Parts: sequence; C-alpha cells; structure tokens
Amino acid sequence: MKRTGSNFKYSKETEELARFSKALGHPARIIILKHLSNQSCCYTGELLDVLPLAQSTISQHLKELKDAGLIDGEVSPPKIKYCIHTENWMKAQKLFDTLFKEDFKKIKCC
Amino acid sequence: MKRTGSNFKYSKETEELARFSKALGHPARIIILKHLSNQSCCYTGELLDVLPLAQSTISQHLKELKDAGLIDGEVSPPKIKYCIHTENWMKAQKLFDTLFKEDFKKIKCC
DNA sequence: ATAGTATATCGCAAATGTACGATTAATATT
DNA sequence: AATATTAATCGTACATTTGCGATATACTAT
Repeated sequence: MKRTGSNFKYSKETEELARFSKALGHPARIIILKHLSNQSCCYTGELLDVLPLAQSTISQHLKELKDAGLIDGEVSPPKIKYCIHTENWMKAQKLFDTLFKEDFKKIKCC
Repeated sequence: MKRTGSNFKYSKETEELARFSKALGHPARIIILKHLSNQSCCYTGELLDVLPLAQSTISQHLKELKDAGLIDGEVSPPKIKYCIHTENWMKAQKLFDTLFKEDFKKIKCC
C-alpha cells in the first residue's frame, strides 16, 4: 500500500474488517477454521490429512490466521493446540454483520 | 495455486466464500461497498473524492469487486452506475453467517 | 468534426502471497 | 545421550496484487 504521500488513514474498523477478510480469502484457511470448530475447537496437524498441502504450507496458513488474530496456538508438547480466538472471532462476526446489515438498508434500486 | 498433482477440489461453497472474502480483503474495497450502499445504492466515480487513490487504481478495485460478483456495473453514459449485486450479496451474507454460526456451536473450550 | 467527460485498459515496478523441500527447534521416549 | 515426533522457519520459485501514469475508448455537447 503506497497511498501517495497523502496521510490518509482508513478507519480502524475498515482496516480490521479487511484484515479478517483477507485471512478468510483462501479456501485452505476456511477449511482450517471449519475444522477447528468441528473438532470441538482446539486442534492441530491432522490438517495434513484434510488439506492437499505440504506441512510447511499449512504452517504458513496457520501463521496467517494467527497474525490476523482469528486463531490462537497453545504449546502442548510435542503438539500445538490451535483454537479459534473467541474474542476476535466475535469481533469479526460483528463486523461482517454490520457490513451486510448496513448495505441492506438501501439495497434494491437499479 | 498448485496443489501438487493431486486432483483435490475444495467444495464450491468454500471456494465461493474464499472468493468473496478475498474481494473484501482490502480497505479500499470495503469503503467502496459501504459507499455504494450509503448513496442509496447505484453510484460511481466520486470515489475519487473518497479514496486516496488514482482513478486507474480505483477502476481496478471496481473490477475486482465485479469479478468477485459483489457489484454490477451498468453503462449510463457518460458515467457508469455501479450497484451491489443483490443476489450474490445475499449469498455472501449467508455464507459468512453459516461460517460464524457453525463455528460458534462448539466454541469456548481451551 | 472537435473537444470534453468518465472510465477502462496497458505497461510497468514493487510488494505480497502461495507453495515446496530442507533444515532447525523443542520436547518425549527409549 | 540418541531417536522420534511435531511443528516452525528458511530459502527459493513463481504468481498475484497493488499502485501509478499514460493511453485508449465511448459517448455528449458544441
């Protein structure tokens, strides 16, 4: 993002929604999230059986989800338990909800 | 996406949700969508006043939103009216809703 | 016909994303 | 201590995204 000199700033909410969306913007990561929830939350590496990807690639996707704040990893040697980050997940839910609700107020026109 | 030989396929829903998410994955595009809705739907190029981006860049973002199916453009010379693509928008709403609901069934664990 | 307006598209540069295999790190088990 | 297991990280290759200015297109108005 360059944004040419101008010190324009997107609102925090907008940035956040974009960040969450971006994290959801790859099918593998959606699968991961669904899997995390189905398996009653915390979980990890049998993602290798679920996704057609190399271990390192999956690890990378997990990192992105973590960076976006959607999941959380707890070390529980030798494995690592990943869970959905409840607080942020709720925040994301709310942000999406708002976006869609807002937009629906005035839809249907042209 | 390479996915190594294996002819794995993500489900249509997963692909779709990822596609919508990706389109929402940039603050400028979220602004555009919000703007489209606020201005009672159809609209166009005063996005130049709303966003700190070059006209060509905005045009590109619009194209991406259109490719993702979230908006629709109707020529109305000399301008072009953009609207939210109601049908797909509702579909997106439903997909996000399902994702969050699903995940909430079993949340709160670790 | 000419000029003007609104947008799209092209060509480019830089940054980011996706994927892999190989390596490293941390811990558990023997 | 040596080995095995799990997962992160590194280095690399290639694709995609983001942004810009310049140019092309399409239509209006003069």
